[in-house]
Amino acid sequence: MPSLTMTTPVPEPRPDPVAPTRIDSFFFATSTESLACRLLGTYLVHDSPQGVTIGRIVETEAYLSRNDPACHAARGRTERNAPMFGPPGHGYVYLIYGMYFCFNVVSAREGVGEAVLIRALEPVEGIELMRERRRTKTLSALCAGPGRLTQAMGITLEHNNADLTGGALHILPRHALGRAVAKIEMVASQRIGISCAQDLLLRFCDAASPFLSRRP
DNA sequence: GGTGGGATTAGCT
DNA sequence: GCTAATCCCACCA
Repeated sequence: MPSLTMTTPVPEPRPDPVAPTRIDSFFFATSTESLACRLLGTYLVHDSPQGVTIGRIVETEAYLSRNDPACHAARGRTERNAPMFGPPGHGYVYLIYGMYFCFNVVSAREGVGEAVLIRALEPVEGIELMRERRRTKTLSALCAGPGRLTQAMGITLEHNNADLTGGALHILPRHALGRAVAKIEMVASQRIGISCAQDLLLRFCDAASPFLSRRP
């Protein structure tokens, strides 16, 4: 399995102690591969009626509109993939294998049809709620995998097309939450679970994290 | 430890 | 009708 470790990975987070703790829509309006890297280390927050759950993003995959048949938008716009063609910074949620939801972040520009699949989170807050939703006590399996993390976070089709800069489901920058910003050991490798375009190195993960769905 | 099959549904051909 | 950006558990070594 080929993989590539980046020596100059992701832009360093701003050291400014009064930096905004929200992310604005410009953060998402970048190339899909770039966004897949930049999302590593940021926080996915869901303020649900049952409680707040927060996970640190440690694994992503980029899906491109051109030369990428594994991408849902590869054959044009449909009712299902319409959010991918919407403004960046919104969510794209779909049902897979009849039982699991996958959560994506729309990237690039409106009308392009690209997104970043979130594949794994490090559980940060609301871990008991995650355990109840997942019906497991195993911390390492709570959010390791796209279907698992949506279940743990309580993400459903209701969040399809949601604005991720605010609202119940949103993303916070690396320096948010007042936690120490951990160094990210970014590794690019092949995407998982697809039957075409398998040679592209479009999966990005923080190899230092023990919460990945699979080692790169 | 590793593997194979079943669950279950929307979208596409 | 078939496939899909998946997961879990039973089963076997």
